[in-house]
Amino acid sequence: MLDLKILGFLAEGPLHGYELRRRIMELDGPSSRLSEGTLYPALARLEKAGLIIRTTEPGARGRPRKRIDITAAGRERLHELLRHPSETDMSSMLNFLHILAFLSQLPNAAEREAVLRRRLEILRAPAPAFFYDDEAPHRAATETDPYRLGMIRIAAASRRAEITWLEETLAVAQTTAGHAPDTSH
Amino acid sequence: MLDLKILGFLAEGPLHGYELRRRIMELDGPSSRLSEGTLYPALARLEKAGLIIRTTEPGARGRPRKRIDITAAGRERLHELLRHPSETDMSSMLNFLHILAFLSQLPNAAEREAVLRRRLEILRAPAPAFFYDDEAPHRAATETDPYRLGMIRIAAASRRAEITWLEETLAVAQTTAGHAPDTSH
DNA sequence: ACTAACATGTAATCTGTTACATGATTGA
DNA sequence: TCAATCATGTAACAGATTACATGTTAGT
Repeated sequence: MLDLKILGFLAEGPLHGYELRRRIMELDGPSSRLSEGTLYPALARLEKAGLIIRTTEPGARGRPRKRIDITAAGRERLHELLRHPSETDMSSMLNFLHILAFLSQLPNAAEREAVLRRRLEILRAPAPAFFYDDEAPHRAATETDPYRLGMIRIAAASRRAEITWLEETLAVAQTTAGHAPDTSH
Repeated sequence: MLDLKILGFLAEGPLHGYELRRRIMELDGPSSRLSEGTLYPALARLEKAGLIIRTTEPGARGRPRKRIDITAAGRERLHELLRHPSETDMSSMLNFLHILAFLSQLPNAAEREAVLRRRLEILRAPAPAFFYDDEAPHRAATETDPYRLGMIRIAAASRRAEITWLEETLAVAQTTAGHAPDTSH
């Protein structure tokens, strides 16, 4: 997911590491952290793989900034990450939200919709079998612990919000189909 | 968080590793994974720290099971993890939900409520500053990308569901105070 | 006969964290 | 002058993953 965020933000325009780090941290909301020890080695890895290029700006004020640009290969990799997120990433709400944050970078409208449909299928799948109930239809019915009931209620509300938005968005995409849904070239 | 889940489930009764792994995976919903390579080394670590004890059951059928019991020190550690979750854990919805799953293990009612109040404060804090807006009050107002709008909408719905439940639960706790809120001894 | 589930573990590798090092600029 | 913010990095370590090794029992 870190590669996705790095490439996703860089696809919008070049940045230097410090600003990139700030944006990635804001994406997860305030109080989220991304250490330099995570970002800079990741950038070195991506540069080695030819997905980004770092150019030292000879501004000479303070430590020299490095302007980071995404390459064509980097864009292709970003599209690939958006097109085929892992099962794990599609199953986690937070990871899916991060995919959503960059989904408009994927040029093909049909491919974007396929990602939404895949998430919708996961959310619609047989009621999330909370906990170790072999007997009951689903945990909510047998659970008595007030905190676990809260947990189930909050998770259910999030799930419903996601389903509603996905259904609405896919319905609109359906009616728009053939007009201007695709920005690929 | 892994230690919390291990100790949390063991606090309900002894288990062997395989069953413990199943429960931890179900907690995160279907399709979540916990590899053996994560669980068993973690159990070894916890045993070394004196928080759990593993006893080989001489059942002799198949690979011998190991019954895992939580120790008094393990219970104390669980209480500590529940009493003082890290800022990071309290800021993430998923991590907070996992704390909720085991919160009833914390014997002191006032301490349990303090955890809920702490989460409520984080959720009420100055509107989650999505993205890199220095100018606008908050991102939702200026965002035009439909997927980012969806992201914001889903996150907002989850946040509201959490706030509602927390407020209700704390209100009930208030009226019950002095009756039977504390199970500590 | 084969597959799935039960059951515990190790090794190599990857990824991330914390803590540190370095140093300029801006505002109180 | 002192703290905060900008800016890039390294080193030691912790934690998790994937893939493998080993073997039984129950159902098709």
